[in-house]
Amino acid sequence: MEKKERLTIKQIARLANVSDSTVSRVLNNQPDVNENTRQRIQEIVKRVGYRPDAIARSLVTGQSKTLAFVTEDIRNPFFAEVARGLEDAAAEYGYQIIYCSTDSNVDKEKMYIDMLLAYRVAGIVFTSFSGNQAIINEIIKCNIPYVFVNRYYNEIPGDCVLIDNYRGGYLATQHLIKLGHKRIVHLGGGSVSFTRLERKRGYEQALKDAGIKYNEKLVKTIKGTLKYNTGYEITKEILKEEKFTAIFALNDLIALGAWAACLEEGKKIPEDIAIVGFDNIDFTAFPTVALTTINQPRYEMGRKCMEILKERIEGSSTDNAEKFKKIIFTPELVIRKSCGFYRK
Amino acid sequence: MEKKERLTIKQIARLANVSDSTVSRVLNNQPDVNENTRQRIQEIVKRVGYRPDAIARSLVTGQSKTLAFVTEDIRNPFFAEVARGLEDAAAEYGYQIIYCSTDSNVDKEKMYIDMLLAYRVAGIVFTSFSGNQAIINEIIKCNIPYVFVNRYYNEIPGDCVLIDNYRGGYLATQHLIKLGHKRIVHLGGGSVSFTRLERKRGYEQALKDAGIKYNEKLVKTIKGTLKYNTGYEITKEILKEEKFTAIFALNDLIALGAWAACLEEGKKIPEDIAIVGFDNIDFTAFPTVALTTINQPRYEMGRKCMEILKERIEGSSTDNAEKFKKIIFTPELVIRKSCGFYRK
DNA sequence: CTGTTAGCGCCTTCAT
DNA sequence: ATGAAGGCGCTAACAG
Repeated sequence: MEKKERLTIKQIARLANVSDSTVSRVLNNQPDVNENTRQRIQEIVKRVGYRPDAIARSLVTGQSKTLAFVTEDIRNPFFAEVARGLEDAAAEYGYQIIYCSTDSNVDKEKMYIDMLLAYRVAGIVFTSFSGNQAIINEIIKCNIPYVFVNRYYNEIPGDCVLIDNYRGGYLATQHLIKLGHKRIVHLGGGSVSFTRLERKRGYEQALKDAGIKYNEKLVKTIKGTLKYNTGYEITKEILKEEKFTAIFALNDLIALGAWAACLEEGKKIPEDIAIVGFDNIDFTAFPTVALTTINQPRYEMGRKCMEILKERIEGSSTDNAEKFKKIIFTPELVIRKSCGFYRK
Repeated sequence: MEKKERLTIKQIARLANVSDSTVSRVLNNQPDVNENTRQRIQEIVKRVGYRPDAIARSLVTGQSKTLAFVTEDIRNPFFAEVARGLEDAAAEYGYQIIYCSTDSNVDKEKMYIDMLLAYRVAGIVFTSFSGNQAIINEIIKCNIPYVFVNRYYNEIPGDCVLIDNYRGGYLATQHLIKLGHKRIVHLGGGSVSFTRLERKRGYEQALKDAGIKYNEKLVKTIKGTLKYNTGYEITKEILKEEKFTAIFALNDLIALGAWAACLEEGKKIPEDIAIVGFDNIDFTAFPTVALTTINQPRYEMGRKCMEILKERIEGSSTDNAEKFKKIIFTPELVIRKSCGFYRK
């Protein structure tokens, strides 16, 4: 049985009758190499199928071409779409992505971050984050750039890529109000997430502008993961507690869960209850669903993260670490059938 | 401005008044270390927050704790669910996952594999693969274990995790036949994928067993990505060409696209056309969709991949590389509303 | 333009 | 039970 040892730079050097530094130079496209030598080496590299060891390279350069994507759950189509944008841009620049699904569990988050730091990832994208300062401090200590997507924290520094969530919440609620709704449930809010607060603020302001009194009982804070079942269950609850004719949910998955709960209780959508979601995940466009929602340019947001990280990683090292970026995209109301027409 | 150098094993050694080898030993839980020394070192490690450099470790051990998940598109919920299963199991064993979305494009696939090999990943999961032998040869040459999920190749060796796709295709078609359908379109087939061939074979056999003649014109091979739009477009075509009362699509996304196309052409589902999908992605259960489909235990399949890889990576090195595993799960028919009831 | 030297941070014999 | 030395594969000064 033959031993298949991995080729090293030294063997290439020997084959080409040069030193390994010379090979290293052509491998890294450095100048000051004789054109003949360069070609000869490149040819050999190609012929024998030599592939530089990225691990060894990382060790000496102190840098890796690996990024991390920290998310609540990659099964949520919103995150998957952001991830794809990031991944595509990353691939163009020669970076690869490690995915970490935390289920919004601080311990899992810690575990993952620890692993990522051990592997000296070049940058981290947070699409979900516990808000735990200690974790961010660790990352900062390791001098690793990071960016929040669709997340923002007043107390925690960092680049971020967002949409105007306030405006999104406003548009969603305003749409329902225009259709004649007065008792509008909001599935969202809570205190941990700036994104949620902003959406809720938009909801409140739209009510106010329309002269509708804010009613605390119509606001249900989501606890736990932002998934379908969560929306389903919370809606089951509020259907027993309150009367209302419309729902604005903080994301599409929750909205869909709410929809299912309404149907199960004999409510018709949109005749009895109108629903607006948030994110505009692909499925909301399906004809028998047709959920009205707020669009976020998810793919583009993912790409933008890569741009930001790339600049931080490779950019001029003038310490501009203090000037954090805040990229804000514009939300758009996507009107579909789940709200029906003007009533009463 | 303070320089924040990363702590190294040597500094820990100095703090503990021992040599770095001793520190290394306790870090790796090796025996033959004085219990006092061990505790002292562990305490220091904890106190100063030292984190071993995984890159350096990988370089010397020649192994990494990084796996790769190669898929067509992570936005496809089927893949996302498999990925989550893999990721969860991986996290339990201290592995992390790099995701690679290839869009079933050989060049992208090559590019990614190249990157993965350069980084010496410990193992690869293919959820989508071009069938390119050369690529597999490279991987084998690097001695990296890999497993195919939901894919199987006669000519290409490797472990695989599958369902009985033939049976899945049979169940789907049989269901339609039982409901009285005779002209059943199949969106699938083609020659590249064993999985597709098997599903189609099930389709054919079910027809045969029911005494229905196989009609080539009712079979449309999917080209391109297995996504919603692809299903939509191909269905638009066949609606113009043929008469039929039912569709069996090779996956749910295609089925959903077909559904949308039918609606657009004024067909009602299930009254005019019955539809069966494949995979049982979460969204098919939504009440206003309720797509009849074939369930695959996606999450479990992902977990299984981890088990297989772990054994190959860490297992006893007795060369059992020839005995490839073939794990087969059982598909289940999930009856929902998209097929309606018995007709005529 | 090219070779030599010296590590990157860690693990692993081999002595002691 | 511990330390010293050497090396994983590569890059980066520094000479020449």
